[in-house]
Amino acid sequence: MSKQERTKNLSIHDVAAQAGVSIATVSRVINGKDRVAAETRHRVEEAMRKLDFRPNRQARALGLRKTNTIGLVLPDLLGEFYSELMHGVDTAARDSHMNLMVIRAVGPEEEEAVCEEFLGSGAVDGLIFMISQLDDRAVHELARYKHSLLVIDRDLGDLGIDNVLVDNRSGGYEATMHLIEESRAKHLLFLGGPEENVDTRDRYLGFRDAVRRTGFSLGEEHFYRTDYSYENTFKLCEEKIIRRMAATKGRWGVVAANDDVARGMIDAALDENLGVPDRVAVVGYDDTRLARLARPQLTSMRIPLRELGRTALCLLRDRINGVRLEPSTIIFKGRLIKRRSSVPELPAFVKPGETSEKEQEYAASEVQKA
Amino acid sequence: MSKQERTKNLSIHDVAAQAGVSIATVSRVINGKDRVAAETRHRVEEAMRKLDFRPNRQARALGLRKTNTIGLVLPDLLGEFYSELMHGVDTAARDSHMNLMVIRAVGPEEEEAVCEEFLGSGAVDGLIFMISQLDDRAVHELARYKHSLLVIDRDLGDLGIDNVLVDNRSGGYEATMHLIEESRAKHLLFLGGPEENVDTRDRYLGFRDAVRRTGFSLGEEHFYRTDYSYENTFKLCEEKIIRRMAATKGRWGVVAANDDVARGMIDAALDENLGVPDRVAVVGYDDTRLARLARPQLTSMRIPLRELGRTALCLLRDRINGVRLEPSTIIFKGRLIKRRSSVPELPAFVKPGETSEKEQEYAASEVQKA
DNA sequence: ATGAAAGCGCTAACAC
DNA sequence: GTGTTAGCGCTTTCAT
Repeated sequence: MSKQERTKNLSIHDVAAQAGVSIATVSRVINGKDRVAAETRHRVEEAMRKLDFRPNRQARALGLRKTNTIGLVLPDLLGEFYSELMHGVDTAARDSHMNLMVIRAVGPEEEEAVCEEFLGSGAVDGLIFMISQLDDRAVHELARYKHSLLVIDRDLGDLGIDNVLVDNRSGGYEATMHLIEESRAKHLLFLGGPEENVDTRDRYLGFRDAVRRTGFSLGEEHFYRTDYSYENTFKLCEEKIIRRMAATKGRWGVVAANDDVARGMIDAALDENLGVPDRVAVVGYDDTRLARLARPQLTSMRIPLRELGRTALCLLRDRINGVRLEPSTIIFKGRLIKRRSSVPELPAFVKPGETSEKEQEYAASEVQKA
Repeated sequence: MSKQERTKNLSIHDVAAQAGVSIATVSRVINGKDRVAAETRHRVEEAMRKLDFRPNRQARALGLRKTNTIGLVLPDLLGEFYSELMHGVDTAARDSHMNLMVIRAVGPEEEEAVCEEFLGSGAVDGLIFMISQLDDRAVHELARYKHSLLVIDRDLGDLGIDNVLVDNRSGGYEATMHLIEESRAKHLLFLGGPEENVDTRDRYLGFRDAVRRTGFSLGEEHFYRTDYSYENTFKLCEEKIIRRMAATKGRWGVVAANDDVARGMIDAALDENLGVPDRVAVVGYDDTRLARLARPQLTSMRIPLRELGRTALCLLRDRINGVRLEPSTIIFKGRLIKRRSSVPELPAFVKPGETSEKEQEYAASEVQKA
């Protein structure tokens, strides 16, 4: 293997010359699909090895009109949620010999711009979108690229775009039922995220479903919004919520729209000597690492993010490659991981290794659209 | 803006025809550097707009021998550490109009393969490497691509490769001095990561520096290894360490190689009724979110990861573009964020908003290599 | 200031 | 089987 500093880039021509064949033949052995005489193939392979040749990606992509890379568009790169998702996508991408480009985009303008820039220019073969908010105009634009798009966690209806969703409504329902039935909560509270956030809306709908179904009687104020952060939730609770709880008899049940919010609630409660889960039972969402490491450990709705990422990539890959022509929608369900924050009967702390949560496979229900 | 479904891809030729000029002229207005008559330019721009034209990336890259994308090679995508780093790199990339490819690679073989595959094929212009372990052979291979490589957090010496480092030795030193002087620890312990981990080694060296400098007398076993995980640290402490601590008089000071390890130690201590920080003062590393949300809040060495990522990208970008010819090495220092876990005088919990830690700029010292 | 034409490195008809 | 050749869509001399 010659490792001399070469200033000149190698090309298929050099290999052809070295092996005494034409460039077409070299191309054939590189791509492996056309048939080449065994002996010729060996000569070419030998030549490639000798020259330490590596086909140029751009040229390849240009000829094939295919980059073998897909873009993952996220509103943010920070936080466990996105990491997990990215991990799932990356794993599948690597299995499919595709590359992953991460692209940050917030809001309809940026999202649309990303489509134009990356799909319009052929920089990537497809885009997996985690949309922050939805705006009708943006959606309409997206539809232009429907064959190379997949949208996560946002139901786009009948636009013909692939969708991978999380069933937030049933998740909210399940979390709430758990508080009512197992935690025997007498009062309920829902702590949601920002207004535009669709996850919050669906989880809240599930909350309402459970309330209606059980005939639970809700207090006046049973819905507060936060910005999804620990800090602001803490403040909110301290200022407006804790006092109310302290003044009431009977256990409160709180459905938080994510784990940070749940932790904010819990810490605020504990600071005012409201026992968790004795006086306040709390359920979080996403089952981040925080949930296990906190004390009391946090009951939380686990979303199979990695699996979701994997699925998204595989779906998109198949769509792009024409393996599948019709758009499809896959819905993932979460699973409630029950821990001490909502179950007085559980120990305050399950030691690592003695973990009772079994790693089960997540249930995914598939729905083929017409 | 015509939005008819076009099956045919547009090219520079279509624009040229539409504007009644040659493709060379179109290319010129796209690139903006060559001079074009104002009137012609307008006609071309108008044509591009009308056709909703977007130059093809691959073709461009092929012609220019430049992709405008850089790859970030990480051993893992999970965890706050990598998220923060990635965020920093991404921010700078977006500012520089470059794209970010994330690539996972663990161990020398994969790392080398990534170089070959991505740099050798011209898929990216450069690679930012976060090397997991180091192996002489791999390093040698890297040197081949030194002009398009930057290595983070691993001092490569004089290979001519750009380096962005974290001063782990002085970090370990500072953390240890803090335990000795401010926490008034009577016994010291270092809880490190896996054997191959170079961070652990340097932090430990700093620990030793502090011990020597103060003439502190170390017990027999003052160094344990874990796998950097909360769970296993917890077990290790429970089985081997806590008992020893409980049997001794005087406060223990523990330097943990990361926050998870620190939390494992703390929880194990608390479970055995060893007060933190009263009986055991603990300092973590990385200052992850965990540090603030834990109770007691964790003293931790903050590493300016975003800044580090930004710097890495800018450095690499300039090297690639020939703005800078000599390799450079930049060293970042951490900053110890003092919290309750090592300072009995501090409140158990600093409420959000009342945070005493000021967001200061991180100090970075630059060292130009010969 | 603009155009013609020769690459960039590869793929894919189409011939033989 | 293998070679010839015409693209892929853009950049960039080199003329004019």
